[in-house]
Amino acid sequence: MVVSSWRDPQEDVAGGTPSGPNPAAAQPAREQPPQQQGGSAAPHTPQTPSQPGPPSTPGTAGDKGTGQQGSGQSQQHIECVVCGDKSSGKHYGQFTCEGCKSFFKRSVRRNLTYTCRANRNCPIDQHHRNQCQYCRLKKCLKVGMRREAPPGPGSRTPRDTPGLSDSSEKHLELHPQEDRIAWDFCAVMQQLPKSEFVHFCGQIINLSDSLTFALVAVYIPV
Amino acid sequence: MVVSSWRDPQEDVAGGTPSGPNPAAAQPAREQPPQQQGGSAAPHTPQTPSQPGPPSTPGTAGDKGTGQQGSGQSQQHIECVVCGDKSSGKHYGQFTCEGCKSFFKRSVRRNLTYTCRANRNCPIDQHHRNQCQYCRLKKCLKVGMRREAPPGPGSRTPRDTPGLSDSSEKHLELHPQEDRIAWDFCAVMQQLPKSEFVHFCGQIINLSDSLTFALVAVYIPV
DNA sequence: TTTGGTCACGGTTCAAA
DNA sequence: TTTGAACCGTGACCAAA
Ligand SMILES: [Zn+2]
Ligand SMILES: [Zn+2]
Ligand SMILES: [Zn+2]
Ligand SMILES: [Zn+2]
Repeated sequence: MVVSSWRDPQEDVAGGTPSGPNPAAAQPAREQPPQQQGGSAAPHTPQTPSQPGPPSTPGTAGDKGTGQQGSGQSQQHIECVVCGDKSSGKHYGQFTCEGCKSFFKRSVRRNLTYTCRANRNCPIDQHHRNQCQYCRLKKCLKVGMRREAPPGPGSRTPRDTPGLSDSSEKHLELHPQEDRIAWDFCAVMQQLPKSEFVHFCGQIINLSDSLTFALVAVYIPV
Repeated sequence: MVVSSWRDPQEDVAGGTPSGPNPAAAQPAREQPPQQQGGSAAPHTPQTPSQPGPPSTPGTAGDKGTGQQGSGQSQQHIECVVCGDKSSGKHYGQFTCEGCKSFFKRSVRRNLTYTCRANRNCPIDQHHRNQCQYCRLKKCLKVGMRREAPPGPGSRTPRDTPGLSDSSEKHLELHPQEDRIAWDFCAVMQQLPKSEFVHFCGQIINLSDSLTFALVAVYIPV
């Protein structure tokens, strides 16, 4: 049932087995929008290092609503309800940054469909928002972004994709605590730059290598 | 969850083929402050709001409007500061050609190290740039190509992670063997089904959670 | 105010060497 | 294997609504 495998978005660091040229996921597709990886090159983001205002709704689902006006403080810093970046105003119904605004616009206008390579709960923040388009768009909708254009005969509520993700979600239901932690950890791992990722794995292995290799031996599909 | 709305009759919606991870794409890096550190002119001002007329430039004109063709023919031919080939814009902080852009990207991302078989002063020009990777990369660095977004005046580089990349790179140099193993391990992880993957991470965490959380705490960008 | 449009640039792919 | 032309997505700006 679960067949999809997770692939690291970046290139390989070390040359591995040079046998198979293509892992069968060629994906010639034409329109399918690709995913991306955050990597280093962070966008400038000048941003004052000291945050004068309170973080205001650190949680993700919080609805800023209106009235986010800075009281007494001359600087108002409204943050994107999707990724937490600095908002440039209300876009499609919510306070969002320019990036999420454009992303939502493109997604809706071109009617794009994304897929999550993970478990559809990728963290969306300023630095990881480009890691998973599916989860980004999902969050956009979750926080209430909507297009206002006159809907054609096709506008409806989005459906749910069947398939492999369901079993993963079941797994999550059965082991919520462990897997929550595990998954959060994995989500972080996935979004690290390659060098960090490698380094991190090395650290883990150093402390639990016996288990690791034992498990690897068990888990490797023959 | 498939997100859909109206569909453009012209563009076909990517209905099928949700299988396969999608490739990835982008990460811009805007240079916001008009101050350019390198000394090279920073013509990030589009200035000319495009020309209604078709590109008078004969030929195919590779990428996007690489050269801003003026109304007449005042073709601005910026050349690669590394090899002198035609530059396709600023890449990693300097005007470079596509080749040097890709070469630098690969070298940095995969952490490659080259050796010069001559005296480390090989000439790098359009026709000899592939003769010596060492000297090519050396020149890339010399002219100021950087992995990260161009820094503004006195602005420290905004990093996803606080100062660990460098140490990770060092780690890779110092412990190639261990990290090779680590990477192989991660490669195996990647190919596991999702549920296994999640479960696997949980197992690892259970045995080295203190390290894990310590590291996660360090790695998670605040 | 928000909207849509633009386009430099970092991302990727993959045929060719 | 490496190279680099071609392509795509992103988001900072900008102008119109
Ligand atoms: Zn945002
Ligand atoms: Zn996701
Ligand atoms: Zn060049
Ligand atoms: Zn040389």
